[in-house]
Amino acid sequence: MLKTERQLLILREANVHNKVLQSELSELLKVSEDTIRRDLQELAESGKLQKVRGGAISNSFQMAGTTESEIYAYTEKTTIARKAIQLFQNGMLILISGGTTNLEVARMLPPGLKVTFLTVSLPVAMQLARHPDSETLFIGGRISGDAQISTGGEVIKKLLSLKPDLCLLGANSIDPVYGLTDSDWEVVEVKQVMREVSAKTAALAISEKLNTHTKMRICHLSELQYLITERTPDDPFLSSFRIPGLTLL
Amino acid sequence: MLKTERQLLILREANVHNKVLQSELSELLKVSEDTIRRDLQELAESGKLQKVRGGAISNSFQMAGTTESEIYAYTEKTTIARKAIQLFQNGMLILISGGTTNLEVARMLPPGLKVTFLTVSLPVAMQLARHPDSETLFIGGRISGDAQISTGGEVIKKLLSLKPDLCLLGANSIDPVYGLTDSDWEVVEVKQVMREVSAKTAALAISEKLNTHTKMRICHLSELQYLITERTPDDPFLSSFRIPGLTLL
DNA sequence: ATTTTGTTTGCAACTTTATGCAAGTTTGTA
DNA sequence: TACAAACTTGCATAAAGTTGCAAACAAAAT
Repeated sequence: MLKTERQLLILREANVHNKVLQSELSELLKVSEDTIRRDLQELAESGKLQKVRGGAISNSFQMAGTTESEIYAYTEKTTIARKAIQLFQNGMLILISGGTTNLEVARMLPPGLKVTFLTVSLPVAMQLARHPDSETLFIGGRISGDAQISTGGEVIKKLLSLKPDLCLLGANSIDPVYGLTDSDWEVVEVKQVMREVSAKTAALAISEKLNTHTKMRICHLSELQYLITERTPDDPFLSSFRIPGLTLL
Repeated sequence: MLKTERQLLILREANVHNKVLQSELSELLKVSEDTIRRDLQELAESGKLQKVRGGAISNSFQMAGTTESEIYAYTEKTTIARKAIQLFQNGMLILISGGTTNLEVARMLPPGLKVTFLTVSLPVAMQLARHPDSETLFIGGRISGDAQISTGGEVIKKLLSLKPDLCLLGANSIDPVYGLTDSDWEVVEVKQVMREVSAKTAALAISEKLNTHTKMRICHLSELQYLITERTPDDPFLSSFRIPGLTLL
């Protein structure tokens, strides 16, 4: 077995599996780990992959962590925001939760839209307040540090006295079986009521959050009216979310 | 599983869900919590995310800090903030209005201070919410676009049901004859009630706002308990504010 | 054919790194 | 204040990396 031949095999393996372990390669190619180590080192020096302790990682897999400087998955979130805004009509009372996707909705509001927004998220409220034509109402309460949203009984009480036309819920995790879930109880509590009081509810989620779940349920999928992702509604990836009463956008 | 691979997965998880719990990661990745803790620490050191007790939160979810580069008259305002904070004692209920001076107070809060803050200002609330030991309550209402504070009947009603120990009013203009004045009716309305319901009220003003006045009065000087400026209390410049019942700081 | 030269490979001794565990401390919360 | 969870520190162990070297091999020169 030639050296270059071996290195090509290694490179192919790395690109298929996103990573390679030198212990596996050693066994697969019947050479010592020292040799594999030297191969990986050379491949890394010529930039073909990235050497790490115990093996190597393909260049393409790396992308996830390094490049992103702005909001994670920025383009996906703007796509979602654009779709969500299509649901808005003048005169509506719209309830919005927190999260970066909803923040993006607030940022992208077209001038001239005359709706009344209700929110529990401080960052979203700050963004909404800059809009010239819409009105923003903040539902006060105890501010939960991490999420920067109001929580607690005051919020629940206030929500129960309202009847919004539409609710936009930023999804933490969403799954066909487990439904819409979140890991922070205070947030779950508020989101549950937000959905209950609203005439219609839309869940906003980048597709990476689909088919994931955490501990506490906000609601089942059947209790939602819209699911908005960055994918087109006919994408096969969304097939398990295609249930009666739930419109995919 | 490679260390680097694991860290990339953690980073992705953090960016998808805005936060990660080390207990969940430990289970998901089948390594001890110690290892996860070390991973999070390394990722935090290289600035990829932010470590917090029990897990980490993604960088993109921060964006709380307003552009803290240029605040007008920064040094004067920090001096005022420092003095204001001296009035705080554990267990107090403190009402805070908006403005950059109050924002500076929120930013400079010492850790370990256990008080409950009430505010109507979105930026101040966002800053206060980051404090680990104090609680922040936001009084909801219609958000007035320019000042980013809640206004209107809802706020007044809520304020009247409270009895704060101390109120910090950012002063727009203050004058021995005209008293504390402001030019925005919605703001005046709220500030009047804030003062009325509070046991004690402190006005915060950089000295260039002294001896100026605008159209609408919030209260007379005699209705204030403290006046805090960046000058020392014995400064001749403050002589016209030396009246019975008003403590200069 | 054989020597020379240079590269590749595996091995051995040693160093560094990653990980889990345990003991003690800090922190958040009821 | 008390208690559990999270954090810190130190340590032991195993895996991975480093260096130097010699055998194996290949190609070029004699």
